[in-house]
Amino acid sequence: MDGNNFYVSCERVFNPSLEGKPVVVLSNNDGCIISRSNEAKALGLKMGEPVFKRKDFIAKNNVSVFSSNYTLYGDMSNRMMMTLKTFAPDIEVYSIDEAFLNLSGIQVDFNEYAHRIRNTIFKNTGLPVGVGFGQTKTLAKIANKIGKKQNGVFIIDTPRIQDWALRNTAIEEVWGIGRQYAILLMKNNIKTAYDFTQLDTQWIRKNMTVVGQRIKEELAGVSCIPLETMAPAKKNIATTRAFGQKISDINLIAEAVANHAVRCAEKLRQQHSVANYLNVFIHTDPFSEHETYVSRNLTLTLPQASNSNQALIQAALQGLRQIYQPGLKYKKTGIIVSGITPDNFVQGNLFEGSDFRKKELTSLTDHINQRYGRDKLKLAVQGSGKEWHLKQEKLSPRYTTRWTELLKVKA
DNA sequence: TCTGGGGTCCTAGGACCC
DNA sequence: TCTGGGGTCCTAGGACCC
Repeated sequence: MDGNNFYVSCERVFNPSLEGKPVVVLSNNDGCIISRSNEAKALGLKMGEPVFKRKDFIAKNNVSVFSSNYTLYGDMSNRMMMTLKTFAPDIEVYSIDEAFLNLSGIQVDFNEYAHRIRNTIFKNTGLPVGVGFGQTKTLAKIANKIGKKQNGVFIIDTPRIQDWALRNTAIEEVWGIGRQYAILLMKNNIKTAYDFTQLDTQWIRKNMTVVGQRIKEELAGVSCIPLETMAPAKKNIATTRAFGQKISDINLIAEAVANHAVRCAEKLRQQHSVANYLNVFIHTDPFSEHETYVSRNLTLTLPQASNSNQALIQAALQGLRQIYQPGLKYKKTGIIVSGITPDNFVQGNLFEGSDFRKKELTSLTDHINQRYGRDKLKLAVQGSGKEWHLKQEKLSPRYTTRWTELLKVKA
């Protein structure tokens, strides 16, 4: 199952006047186009296109533009997945708008069931989705894609249909075939998914590693990519943002860095992990034509594996001070934590005390912030964020998660 | 004549996904 | 003026061990 033009569809649920019209949603900082309605696609607006390049075109064609509202999309996604979970015992939530359902052993009319899934999700959330059935994840993705061009549903349930589907799927449409592999395959006259299944396995292995070999098997109906019903703990966690405007002042950058460190710490606590390493990076505008691009980063080993706000901030700022060069106009900074292990088994440090007091403090502030809103309680170094925070000029309300932003209806 | 055999760990780089 | 933010996996090569 996957959502149609997911972010745009989320906006439309609360703003039905957008139906049938060109709509786009932008990336953070209102930079690039990352979700498009069918009408916007038909106008020729491209995925990932910088929006400033098409500003006049967008105005002339009355395209509605939205900043990305991840609070809203995340909540709508949860609602969608909750409905979906009533349709199969095993489900893998693969991304914000995609999930795999395991229906093996379930005796149903697949076509009827697929439509029932679509209709129920639409009724419960207002979101349009597509459903595809296949013997493997890769085949299900292909079925889903074909379904989008029809009535939202496609079932691959016989060898004849499978053969037809593979012959009618361009090689670059196949899950796991990206730009580089597509170029390589085109050079070798492989144009469709079907052509790929006819390739010599040794050639695939040599040129595309075992990953390519799995794709071949999956296309033939042999499952090689298992369903992951439990999301494994993340091995890296990052929080990175471009600034709304370029910044030189280290104190302002430090505010951003401190906030990113806190977000990373929160993400670690959410999955009950601690990190051993912290990487902090900073760079100038990579697109600037008159300034040379400067990018620096540093990885620090934490004195003790941690997920506390203070410990991560301390390391992050220490790193920042080492890589910061005065006089440059910076555009982006970020934190990446790694060396992640479960938080119930932290190796002690002979030279550091235990950080149980930090733990107490953190769990208290987490509780308060959960109840009264993010960053209600924070460290002074996190600052106000006015100078560096995101550009979000077209942000819609958080309709489903804030009382103050509820949809108002005039009767 | 002509220098063993079997391992692990780490990292960088390249590919991919949403 | 102006270009996002997350992630994963695989492989080769180098360093090391006994």
